Amino acid sequence: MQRDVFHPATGQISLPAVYNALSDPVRLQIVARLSELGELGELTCSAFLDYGSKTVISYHLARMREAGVTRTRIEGKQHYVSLRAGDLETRFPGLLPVVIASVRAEVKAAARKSPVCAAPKRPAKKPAARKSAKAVA
Amino acid sequence: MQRDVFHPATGQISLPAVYNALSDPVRLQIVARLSELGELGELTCSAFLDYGSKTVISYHLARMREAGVTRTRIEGKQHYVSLRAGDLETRFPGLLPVVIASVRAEVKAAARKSPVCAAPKRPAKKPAARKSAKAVA
DNA sequence: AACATTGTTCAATGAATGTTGAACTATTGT
DNA sequence: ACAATAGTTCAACATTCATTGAACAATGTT
Repeated sequence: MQRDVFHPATGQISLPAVYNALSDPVRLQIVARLSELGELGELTCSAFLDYGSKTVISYHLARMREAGVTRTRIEGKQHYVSLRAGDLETRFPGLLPVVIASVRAEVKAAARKSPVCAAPKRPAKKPAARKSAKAVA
Repeated sequence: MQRDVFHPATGQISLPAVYNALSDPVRLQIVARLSELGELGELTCSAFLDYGSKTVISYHLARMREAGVTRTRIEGKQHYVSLRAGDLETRFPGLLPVVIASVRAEVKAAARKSPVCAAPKRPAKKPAARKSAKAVA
């Protein structure tokens, strides 16, 4: 019954939202996979099940769709997902190609060592010796 | 006493972390401002007070620094902040220039209408008529 | 009709994010 | 020593995010 889903108009795509959509390893891998197909390549949601459970994939795909990074075309039971390469090029010229190049390099580098590209956690803070112990003045 | 702060090595800069650092309007404005100065331009934290309180600026600058987007050089009481343009170019060629071009366009467009570039909130979900009311079978 | 396929939606949970104001640290004047 | 300047750090709070598992919905197959 739900025959179509929300997509922001090209002009409504916001830069922070796009970067936010790209700030997750799972989503970057999805972009990488989609980019292998060329400009108009489409994949079905289940093509990404390597990266997480179907619930997780559904969540991330919705996130990218709502940010304007991907388009979802529904046909029968399948939901075909593609990159909005043209729209993004119109709105933020050069952005997507750079993303693709970077993510490919990163994925390739990650393949050489570890299974998934993870961010190095920040150093964490010290135990903290806080709160005016200067009483011994 | 705290004479220097953490910066990830160039090779340790992660792509999701960088995009994450760029996924906030305040931080994008900081990048925009820094980019106006050319490659090596430095600004002091207080130069960004238009974008938020000193606490907020401190928070966002730390975030970008830890992601590898900016460098902070401490000299006396001032903390000089600059873009890690060279390091980013090494790690993710073309990324920063595109970011700068995009954010400038966005900031310019925002200046034409509203004070701050805000993302259009997603359509929100419907009230929901959930949970098996199919009891009337 | 019954069933499998393909995917969404929901509630719950825990972690991360962004903001605020107060307290703190370090440096530089006077 | 006292005070001003420049920034950080902390606790608290409200949001948002990412993940899980169960329930749901729409389509297609037998």
